[in-house]
Amino acid sequence: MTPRRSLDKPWPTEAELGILQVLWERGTCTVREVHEALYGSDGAGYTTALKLMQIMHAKGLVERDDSQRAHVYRSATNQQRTQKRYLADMVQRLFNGSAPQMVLHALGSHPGASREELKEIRALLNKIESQGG
Amino acid sequence: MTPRRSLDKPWPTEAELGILQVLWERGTCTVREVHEALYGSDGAGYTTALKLMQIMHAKGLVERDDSQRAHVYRSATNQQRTQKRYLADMVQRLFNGSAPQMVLHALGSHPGASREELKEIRALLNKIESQGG
DNA sequence: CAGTATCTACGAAGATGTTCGTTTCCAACT
DNA sequence: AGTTGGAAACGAACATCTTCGTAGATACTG
Repeated sequence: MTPRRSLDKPWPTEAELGILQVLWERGTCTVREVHEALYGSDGAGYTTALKLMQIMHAKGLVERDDSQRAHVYRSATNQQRTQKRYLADMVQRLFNGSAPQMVLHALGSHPGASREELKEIRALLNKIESQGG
Repeated sequence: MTPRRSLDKPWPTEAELGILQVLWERGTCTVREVHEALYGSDGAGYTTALKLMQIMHAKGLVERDDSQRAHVYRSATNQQRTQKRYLADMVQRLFNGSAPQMVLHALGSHPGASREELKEIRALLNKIESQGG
């Protein structure tokens, strides 16, 4: 039997999510880069960002290359997977399990979709309707 | 000058959100009802639910009628407003500010829309397209 | 080589959330 | 009046997350 560690990474916390954002956007980062992108000169101190990223590494949320003095971090999970996860959770807990209900809310209160996006949504609707009908 | 308290209620925490769910569903509840609906016989104890609801009352998340011995609670904010709030936050923090992008995700990974719902979504799309186009 | 800057590591304080044990209170019953 | 059962109130333990100060290691500079 291959001993198997839990496949699901733990949920990122508030602050960790911010760091993941930066990592997704840039691909890889040192602690300093994350710190400057996220906390600038006024926000939390450097060691705070460092500590968070160390914890995230311990949790398996990020991977790192420590062959250089300044370790280089990258997210261990892609943005899509994380998005999906949060979405599912939110639909479950706030929208009584109904994704379409949430979609209505989202489109209703945050329009601003580009033509392209609207087109994609329509296409998706067609697909769903032809299948599930 | 009318002294004005902060209009924005604080964000409900994890556990508090669960309680709000029950209150939204049932309208009004005593602590006991919430406790049984949420924690049943195995989950957290009665006083835990009580304490949470007392804290929520102090925060202004719920209102209560204490004219009876068993106080009767109800949510201070309707579900819609809260949904909207979480949605906006999530779009902002996880979907780079793009609601349509989130909609795509949601429809993609959680179909299961009823005909009615699909129709509503289409109608909304039409409206958005005719306006913003 | 001494001195400075930059990095990781570590520990601990502070802040917030969750859980529960105990006490106090009140109403109903005998 | 005394007892009992269910309810609120309170305080404190416990857990988790965030923040930072300090120390030690490693490179760079004159």
